[in-house]
Amino acid sequence: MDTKTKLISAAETLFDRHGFTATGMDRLTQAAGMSSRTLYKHAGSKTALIAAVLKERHRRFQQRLDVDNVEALFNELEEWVHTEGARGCLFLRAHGETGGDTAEITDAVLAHKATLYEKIQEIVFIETGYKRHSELAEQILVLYEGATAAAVYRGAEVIASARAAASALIQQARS
Amino acid sequence: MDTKTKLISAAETLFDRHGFTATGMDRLTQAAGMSSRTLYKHAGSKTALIAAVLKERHRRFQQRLDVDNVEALFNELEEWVHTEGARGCLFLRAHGETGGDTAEITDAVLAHKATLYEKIQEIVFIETGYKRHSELAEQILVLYEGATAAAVYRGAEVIASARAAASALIQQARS
DNA sequence: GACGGTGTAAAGTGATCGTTTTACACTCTA
DNA sequence: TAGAGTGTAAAACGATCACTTTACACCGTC
Repeated sequence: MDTKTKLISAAETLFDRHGFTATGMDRLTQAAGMSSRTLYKHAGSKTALIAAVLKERHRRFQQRLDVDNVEALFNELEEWVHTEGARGCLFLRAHGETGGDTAEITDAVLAHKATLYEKIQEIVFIETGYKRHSELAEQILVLYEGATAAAVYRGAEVIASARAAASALIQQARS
Repeated sequence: MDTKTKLISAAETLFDRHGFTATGMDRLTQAAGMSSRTLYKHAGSKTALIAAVLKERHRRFQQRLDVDNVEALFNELEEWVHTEGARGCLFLRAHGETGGDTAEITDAVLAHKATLYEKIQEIVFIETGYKRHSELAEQILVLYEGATAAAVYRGAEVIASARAAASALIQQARS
């Protein structure tokens, strides 16, 4: 594993576990096993590091989005939470901590959410037999977002409930 | 408006706008219009101030929860977002920023979420003609949580979609 | 065998963090 | 009219913040 990969991986873990602002650079250098000089050569700044972490997470997230039905979509979310834990959407958390006034971070968040919504639109389009149904896509998005959030305090089981609700809404739209 | 009310009100606004960790005590004293000595006499510590803000927000939130059907539940959320803005659930944001290892804050978050879930269970119980339907309550909760989260980047309109989905699920459970 | 590239350790930058302290002034109540 | 209560302004606390600097070591390549 090369230096930059190791850095971003360690940073993602710490940011996710303890929050962005609360995670200091000394903690990062220690966890990544490198000097602060090396860290700054690769990351540039803390803001840039956060943005890089979000972009890497988005890339990894997208690999799970290769599905064509809502059941599979929520199955993937379930698996994600099982392997990575449920501490809420890291993108929205980054946006919340920075108050939305750091362009570099806000851009990464919006890009991620746009991709997610487009994917859901595509799935709904396929599942409903190619009828346009824009409200339905938004409802699936809300269920997805809500499952991610509620899993923090009610556990991963809420994802099964969300999946069932999504399926029911899709089924209803078919008739 | 007495000193403590003024302090908590100013703190809630700053925490919501800029995040908890990113908001310094000097910014708080300035916004609340008081010396740091007075602030600490009333708040005790920053952690205690955060907990106090959450408790006060919970109290204000609960006033909106005096409803007996899901339509009204989401109408109230819509009004809340309209007057207070959509920056995501402040309770979950507090939990995320502290990594969940500050008992005082985690307690306030869990208490708030427990109240919300119980209220939704009560509404579902009434709406479905007093049948027990625990998964349905969880689904409404997920829609509520998801609407709050998605409103951050898609605007308050997602709440209408969530409300429609909730109504559809309730309707389905009735038959 | 000089050299650019990439790494290290560790001290130091000024700023800001949460918190406490010192010294003083107003306003009720006894 | 003494005193407790509640407020002020402002300096100072040590710690930590993000970030830079200095000095040194290993590397494969020309």
